[in-house]
Amino acid sequence: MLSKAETMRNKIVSTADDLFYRQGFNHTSFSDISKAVGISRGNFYYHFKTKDDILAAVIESRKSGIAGMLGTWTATIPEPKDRLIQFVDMIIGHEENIKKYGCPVGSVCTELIKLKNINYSDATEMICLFRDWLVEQFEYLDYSTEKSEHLAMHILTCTQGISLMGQAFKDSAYIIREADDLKDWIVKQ
Amino acid sequence: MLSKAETMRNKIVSTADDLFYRQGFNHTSFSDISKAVGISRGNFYYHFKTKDDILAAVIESRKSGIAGMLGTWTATIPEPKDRLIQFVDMIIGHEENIKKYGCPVGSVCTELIKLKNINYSDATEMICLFRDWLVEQFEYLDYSTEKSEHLAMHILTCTQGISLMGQAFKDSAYIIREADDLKDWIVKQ
DNA sequence: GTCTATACGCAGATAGAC
DNA sequence: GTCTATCTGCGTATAGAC
Repeated sequence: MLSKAETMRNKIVSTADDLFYRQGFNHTSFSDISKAVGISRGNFYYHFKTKDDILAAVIESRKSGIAGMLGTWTATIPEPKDRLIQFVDMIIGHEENIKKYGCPVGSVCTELIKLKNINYSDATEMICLFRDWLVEQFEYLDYSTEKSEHLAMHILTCTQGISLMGQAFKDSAYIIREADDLKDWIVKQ
Repeated sequence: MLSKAETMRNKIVSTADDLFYRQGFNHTSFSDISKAVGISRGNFYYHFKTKDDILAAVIESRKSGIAGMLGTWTATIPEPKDRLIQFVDMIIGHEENIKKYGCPVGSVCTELIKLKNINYSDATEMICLFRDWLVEQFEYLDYSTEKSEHLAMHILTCTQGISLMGQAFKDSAYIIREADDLKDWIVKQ
């Protein structure tokens, strides 16, 4: 059973997560978050002392979400190639959001890198979760560790490029076409 | 001969351009720019009334820079495929800056899209200059207009992905490897 | 725990002297 | 044209009442 404070904390984190994704971190103020949650700004500070604290909590929450999702895929999809396909299918499934807000992982990373006084390595760790999981799948396909890393990075290159260009051009057909091409590439490996 | 105001205006634009690239648009204040130029904040407003004005001037300056560069490539490189290779070589040449600040075109686009009250279509037009030029090269290679557009978008997908991941991981070997792979892909088309 | 009130700094923007 | 002084609003953060 969660305490009242823990429940409210979770509510704040999930609301902030959503706003950070849609508006960006820097452009989301404490007022925005507390308004969306339905509490006062003062109350907000009872749960999070600084903006860095809420950012760290959001990234931590996203990381455990990513880890959970990857774990599920590993557990439910037997073939490594099908898992890689599933990864790309995620883009197609989130296509509407990508058009509007970009990739939740990539966009926050690029933003945090340019902000001073922010430790963006936490954000990069989100990408690392994906990368390591992708590397694993290629290793199952008997590629060397080095080659697997290269192939994994290529998939991330394409998915991040698709998200960025998809957001810039707001073009669903483009997103789906590029994702399909990437799936073809995976099949051929 | 440029007037005193025009010279100063150009100086402000190029300084702002540099700061926007390195720090991002939102995170660069009038103080930052005027300090870097060596003028007072008040003087700054003589040249640019609002922050949108200076942004528009910077994007306009970048657009004419891009158009000039593409024109030079068209004029000096006879073979369309060599022109496409030249485009990718640009990444390798700017690899150090990409690691630090990302792609000057892609990063400003993603930032502006998330800012309200900003017309980001100007920023997207920078990408369009590149896209249209890439499409042209594929058309010279006898691809249909539709197919040329797809191939051009694929190149942009990869280059933007490389810039984003290169910045996130600060990995030169990765940038050069992916750029080389993309050049191989171009040769095979 | 949640609130109101408030301090503080910074960024955008303006006025007016020189 | 360039400056200093100043206004205004917003965002982060704190204090203290309930």
